[in-house]
Amino acid sequence: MATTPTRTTAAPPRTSPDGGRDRAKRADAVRNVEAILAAATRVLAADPDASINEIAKTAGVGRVTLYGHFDSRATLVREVVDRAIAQTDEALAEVDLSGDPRDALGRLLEATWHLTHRFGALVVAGSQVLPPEEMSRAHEGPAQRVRGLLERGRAAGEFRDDMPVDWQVSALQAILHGASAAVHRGEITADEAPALVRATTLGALTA
Amino acid sequence: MATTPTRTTAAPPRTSPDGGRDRAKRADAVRNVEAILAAATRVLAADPDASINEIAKTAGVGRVTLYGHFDSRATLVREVVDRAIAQTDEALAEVDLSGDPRDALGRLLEATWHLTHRFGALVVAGSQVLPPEEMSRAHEGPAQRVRGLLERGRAAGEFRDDMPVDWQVSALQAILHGASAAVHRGEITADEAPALVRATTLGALTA
DNA sequence: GATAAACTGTACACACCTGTTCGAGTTAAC
DNA sequence: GTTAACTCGAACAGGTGTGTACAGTTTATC
Repeated sequence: MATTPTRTTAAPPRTSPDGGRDRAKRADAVRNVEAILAAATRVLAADPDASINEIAKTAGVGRVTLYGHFDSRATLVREVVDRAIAQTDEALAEVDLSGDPRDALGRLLEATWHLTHRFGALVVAGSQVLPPEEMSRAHEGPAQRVRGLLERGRAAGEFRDDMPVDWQVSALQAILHGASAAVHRGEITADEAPALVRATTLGALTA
Repeated sequence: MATTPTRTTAAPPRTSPDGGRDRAKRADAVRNVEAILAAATRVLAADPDASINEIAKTAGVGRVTLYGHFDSRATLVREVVDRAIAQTDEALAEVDLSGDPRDALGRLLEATWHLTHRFGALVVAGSQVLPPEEMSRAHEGPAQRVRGLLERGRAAGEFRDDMPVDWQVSALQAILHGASAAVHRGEITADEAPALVRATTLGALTA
């Protein structure tokens, strides 16, 4: 075997900014944690009342193993929600909000749609376990982005301004969730959803 | 004693087209059944996972008494949902759908809003207990009414017809539920909701 | 290949919800 | 005022979910 040259760069991640473990986590442990989080995200997005047992089984892991990585159900849910928030922020940060407000909103809706559809009922699971203000904080980031764009569009005379901005944000989110539900019901396909969401939302925001 | 003249007309309601009880229900029993149904409607509309205990307590009745009137949780939920459906059908049947489609839709939305806001998450409680087709049947009636009106408006060139009617119905319902949620969140008041719903929905349906 | 970390299934304690039974107390109806 | 219907609380059985403890086995790591 080639004596593994320069393995220093590939050193196992310390990954402990606070805990200060002197031993790196084992590879399979990391893999399992990842599988659990992924499974929890998928399962909870479909059924916010799913049990730990279902999540563990979906992740291909024993229930006890799951508890080895997460103190409680609440801890797991919090972790999943935090990840979803981070993923959401990251995806939305990449959206170009400049230029024509209507076009910008179309791009923002396209990105938001995918997130809404993927995370589905996860927000429900979160609000059942986490304190309310923690959940509102989760929605605040994306909402702020939308609100900013709407305000710019209203000032430019592109969007109607005869109703509260906050309501317009709520209506927009409602349409997104409605579309996700419609897809799950088989009423429309996931492919055509973005266009329908965009057309409907733009109509609702235009005088 | 005055030999109880002509009591035939004021006879206690037989109320048994099928069961065939030979004895009329006692007054307090009727009162309690009513209180339970009302409490269940209110509680389940707010929290579809509410326990029988909560419902009984809200109704001011012992848990055992509740089970004396309803075989199981499922029976109670079914009864509540059936009542809501009947109430909905009745209220919507009174709406005048003739004349200008936009005006007619405004009237229909006004009526639907109150029902949506009152019954809230009751549909969730129903779909957890009742077979899916029974739930879809519940939504089908009102949806049919909306769809008919939309189709008439599309034919008249008043509503945009570049998207499926079913999607428009879904979007309309989504906006209604979104408004209800916004009221519960304190974002808007119940008073201003109808106007916002009407303006937003009409905008969404207009090219 | 030795070691320690991690995984597994089983089993237990605890809590909550559902549905039922029982006996005793209330109350509407005749 | 008698009777039967109704209500009540307590208590039980069965089910499910959560979280913990234990002992044996696998497996990554050195």
